[in-house]
Amino acid sequence: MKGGGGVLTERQFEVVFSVVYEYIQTGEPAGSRTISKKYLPGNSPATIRNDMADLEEMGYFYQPHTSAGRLPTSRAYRLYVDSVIQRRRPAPAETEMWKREIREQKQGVDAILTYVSQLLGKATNCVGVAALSALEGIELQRVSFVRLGGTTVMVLIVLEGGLVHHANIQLPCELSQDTLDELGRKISTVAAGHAWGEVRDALFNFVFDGLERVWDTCRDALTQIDAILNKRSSRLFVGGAQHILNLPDFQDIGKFQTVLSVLEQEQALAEMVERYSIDQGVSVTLGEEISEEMKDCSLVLVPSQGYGMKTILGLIGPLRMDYEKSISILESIAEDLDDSLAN
Amino acid sequence: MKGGGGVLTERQFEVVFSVVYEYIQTGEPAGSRTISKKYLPGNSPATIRNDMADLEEMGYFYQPHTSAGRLPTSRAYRLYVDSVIQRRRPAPAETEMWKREIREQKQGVDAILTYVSQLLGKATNCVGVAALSALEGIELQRVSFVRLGGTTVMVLIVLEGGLVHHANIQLPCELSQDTLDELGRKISTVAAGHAWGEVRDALFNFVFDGLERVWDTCRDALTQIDAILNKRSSRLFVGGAQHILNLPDFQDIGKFQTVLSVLEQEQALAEMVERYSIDQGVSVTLGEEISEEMKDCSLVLVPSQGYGMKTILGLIGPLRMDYEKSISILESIAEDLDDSLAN
DNA sequence: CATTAGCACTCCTTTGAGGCGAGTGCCAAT
DNA sequence: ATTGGCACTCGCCTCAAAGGAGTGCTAATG
Repeated sequence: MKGGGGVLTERQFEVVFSVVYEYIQTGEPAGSRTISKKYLPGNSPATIRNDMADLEEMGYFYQPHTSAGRLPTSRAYRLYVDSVIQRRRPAPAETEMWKREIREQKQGVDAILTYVSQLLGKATNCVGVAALSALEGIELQRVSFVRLGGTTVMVLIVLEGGLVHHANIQLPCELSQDTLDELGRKISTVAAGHAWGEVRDALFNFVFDGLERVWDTCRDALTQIDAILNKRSSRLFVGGAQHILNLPDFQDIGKFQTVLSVLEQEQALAEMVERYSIDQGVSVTLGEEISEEMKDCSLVLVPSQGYGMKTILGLIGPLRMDYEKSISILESIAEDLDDSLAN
Repeated sequence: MKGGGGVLTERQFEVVFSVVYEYIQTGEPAGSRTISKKYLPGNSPATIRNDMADLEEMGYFYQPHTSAGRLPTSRAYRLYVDSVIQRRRPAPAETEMWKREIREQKQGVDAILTYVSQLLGKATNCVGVAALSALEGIELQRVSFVRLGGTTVMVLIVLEGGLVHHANIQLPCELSQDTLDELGRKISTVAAGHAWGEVRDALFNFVFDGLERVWDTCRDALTQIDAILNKRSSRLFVGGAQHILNLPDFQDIGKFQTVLSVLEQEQALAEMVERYSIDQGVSVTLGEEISEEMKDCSLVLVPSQGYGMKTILGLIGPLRMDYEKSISILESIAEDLDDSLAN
């Protein structure tokens, strides 16, 4: 065999690629005859068979039973996906329609992201995910405090795009609502129109006129706001889960149930999305690379930072996903989202 | 045949009840022999058969094929459920544990209701639903406004229990952030500690010192807040959807897919919950009584108004639900929720 | 007249054998 | 190194037969 030591010959690569492609298209194990006829007509089935046997030994394929065709292993998927990612992809035909539909969502970032996650699901037959992360990079509009009783205070943070974030904090000493209002007003005056990251230091050094007496408490409040805004991936939108039931891969109830239970763990899901996304461009994470639970799924993510907001869009679908199509849809919708957020 | 004109004899009722019960327990069509032996040992299978034939004619049963047992129609379910609702139900054994677990959720009403909906799902193998409605009855803590630009203003309403509600409104004329702050402060002063319903009229007649110049605009803001708080069922929590896949009834992917698509329509679902719940006590709505889409499901709801908040807890499950168990679990958890909200 | 035992009949479900076909592995020829 | 040929494997489909649960009907019974 050629290409020992893990390096594949040109033809071997073509065989792997074709088998994965064929399997993605048909859902059936691919045989040597089919590959020869459809993808490598210059080579006879016997030649392909020999390569396939070698490639199986190298861990790219496996057979569900002796007399069946080959199925790709995750190693084969990895090779395929890496190759697909590098190619140029045509933009999907529906781009214009999506752009228009996304633009029509006017009721704030929440609504847009909910809509986008559902749209992703519908368009790809996968589960759509939209995560909003790194809140500290988004422009602030307003910070205010509501006294809930004792030293418990609710912090309300309004961010650019109508995004509202709230959390309860404990202050070291009790402040009146008037004092809290004053503090909120002063913070807002300094911070409005800037990202938290930009004004954090300034605020910590800021002398709040009239609040010197409670300086420590104010600092404490700022520290806690800092913690809230630094918490990553704080908003997650999931949509279109019903569509993956259209796929033959999830006819098996057990598999789908696993996915569903993952989807309900918002926190864990958010961390997963955060962990596997890369700074720029599409990332694909396959089955076992994610976790035992997700072994039948793959996770396609693309980050985008339009308009000061760092969002991550993603798909959760079967390993046997049409990566080419899914990735181009995902990229296209990510772009539409950026456009939409920018107005 | 006895009991013509739609009135059932005692025994006929028993037969209907037993068939439904047996079907709920086993998931199999019930035959005359089984019913005779297990539920009506004083009567021979032949007698039961005669009754069954009559009852089938009356629309209580149908047969999947000639030589199979009987299955209940929705008419039979209705009879069964109405009878079950009236009986006394034993409290489930896990009550204490649930109460403790619900109490441990400290992070506000949102978190409690999310948790409760998931708990409901897990405990009953149905989809758990928790709706928070009639916000106008909940005590207000704070109202404030954030200027988003032009005449667009965000209203932030903080309710008792750390519930935050926000919406964007359009005002007839532009106000500065300072003016908006002043308005928010004045409204809050009047309204804090009261339900909107109590102070609505007072607020409309209130003269906002220093804001006379923008009196009309203030009134408009109040009107819009009124609309926001009157919108029914404004928060909905759904949880535990994965559990209904444990049930044999949802092994059919198509059925589950329908349910899932209903669950993703938050608005429609909220209206459904609102419409079918009754003022007091458990209500059960069956399949076709709800909608064509939900023909294989039943909806069990129980309202509770502890602590000024009107909540509705519910289950969405198969028609072949163990109503006795589900209802007692639902009632028990509703009670635990009330307790938990009251502290 | 309601109830019951007996019995023929229906129809679904399971089981097993046989044939088909897709696909492989290996060998010998090119 | 590549290819054609060939025997072999194994899942899947079909078909017929057997099995069984349940019914409807009829005639007997208290």
